[in-house]
Amino acid sequence: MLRSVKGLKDILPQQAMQWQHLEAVARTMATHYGFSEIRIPIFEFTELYARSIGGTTDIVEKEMYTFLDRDGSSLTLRPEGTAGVVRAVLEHKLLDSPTSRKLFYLGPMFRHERPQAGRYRQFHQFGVEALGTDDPLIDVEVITLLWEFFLALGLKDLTLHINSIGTPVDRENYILKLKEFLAPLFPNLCGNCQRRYLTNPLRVLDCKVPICQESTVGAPHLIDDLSETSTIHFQAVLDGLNDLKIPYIINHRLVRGLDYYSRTTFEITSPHLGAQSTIGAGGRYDGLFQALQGPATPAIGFAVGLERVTLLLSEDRTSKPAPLFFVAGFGPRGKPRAFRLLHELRQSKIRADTDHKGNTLKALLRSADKLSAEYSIILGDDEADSSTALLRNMHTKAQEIVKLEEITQRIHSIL
RNA sequence: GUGGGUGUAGCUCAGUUGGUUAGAGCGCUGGUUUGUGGAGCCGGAGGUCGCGGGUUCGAAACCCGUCACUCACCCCA
Repeated sequence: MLRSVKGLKDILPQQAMQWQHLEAVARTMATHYGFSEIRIPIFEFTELYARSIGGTTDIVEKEMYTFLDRDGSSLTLRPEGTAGVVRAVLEHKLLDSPTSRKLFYLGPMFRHERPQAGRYRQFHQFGVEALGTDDPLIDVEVITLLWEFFLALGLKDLTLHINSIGTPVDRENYILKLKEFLAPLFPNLCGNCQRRYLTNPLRVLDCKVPICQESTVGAPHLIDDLSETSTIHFQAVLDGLNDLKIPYIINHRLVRGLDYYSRTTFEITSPHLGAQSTIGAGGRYDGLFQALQGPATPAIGFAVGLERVTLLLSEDRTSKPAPLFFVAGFGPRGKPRAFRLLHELRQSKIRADTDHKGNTLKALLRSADKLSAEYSIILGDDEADSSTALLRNMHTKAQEIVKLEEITQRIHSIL
């Protein structure tokens, strides 16, 4: 049997209702906060991701779906959204437009990872990007949107982690200190961290191996080594969150994985997801525009892993469709008249359906029941002859005779 | 890329130390006498037991291989 590709998933009708709800909440929340939707391509030139995400990250080194186009150019299925948004903003000079500095997107991303709970090779992200200002209040706005988005979905027990990883210059100073601190502990670190010590010492801080966690307990904190402007910025962000009563914890081990992050970083976790506990994360990326040969432009954004969010969504939160009216037409004169009625109902925005297989009233009502119809409209030969129909409430079993010419009116008065 | 777990009906699973035509519940479908659904009752369809090889008189069960799924590591949302 033909199967779907490893790590890819079909969203079946029942699940799709949940996704519609999720996407609707994302769109309205982002819109309320002044963000406009942008839709960017699913693939770009490979170079874009190599330059923005960072050449030594796992994503670029071994997780991208990269392929050659017919003309030999290297293309890559987008592994994340920020790079493409920045590219589009530069290409269309959106920074000059006041309405295009706050953007959001929604869509599939692709990474060739080993699948596991809450992680797929095609997954979906909702993300926002606020461009062109480094006012700490925009940081607060972005973090607040992320927090309120999850609240609007009814998620519980969330934790907001926040940290500042400073500017590249700040980090250089700190990394020297950190290496000094780690040097005597080097033999105790796990193999991975011994390697990280050389390539990316910051990542030792968020290693999950217990020995490494213990070893780094007394490590110097990055936020103690920030430049004055970075410190002031970070404090202003915290003050802003306090003002809005958004609860957070400062997490000194929170280090973002992609090269373009700077200063404010944050992530929201849920305790109900096992290993993949991060459902949304983001940070400031003040250097990315320049890395992509644009003008120096401060910016901040986040991305939400929607598959992980669906794992936390309770059933009763999904939006329900309009009540269904089942048209039960039978008999040589009833059936064709009923089919015309079905068309008329749909034209007047009433959700209506029938079952062409059923030819007896019993079979039709059974179908109505299986489709969870709220009402059935019974139209046999007798009704057709008198231009009426029976409107049956499937829950109460109450029936009333309604003239066909008045039936849409009658239904609208019920709704 | 590295480790662990699991593969029996559409779904959830049972199958006793290897032993006749492989089972249940749910779902699907037909009937319950023909213009009133859900329940009950009676019937039906649906499985090369993931695949390949081996051991055996005999394998869904034991062994080897392989594939798939899954969880964890790594990394990330």
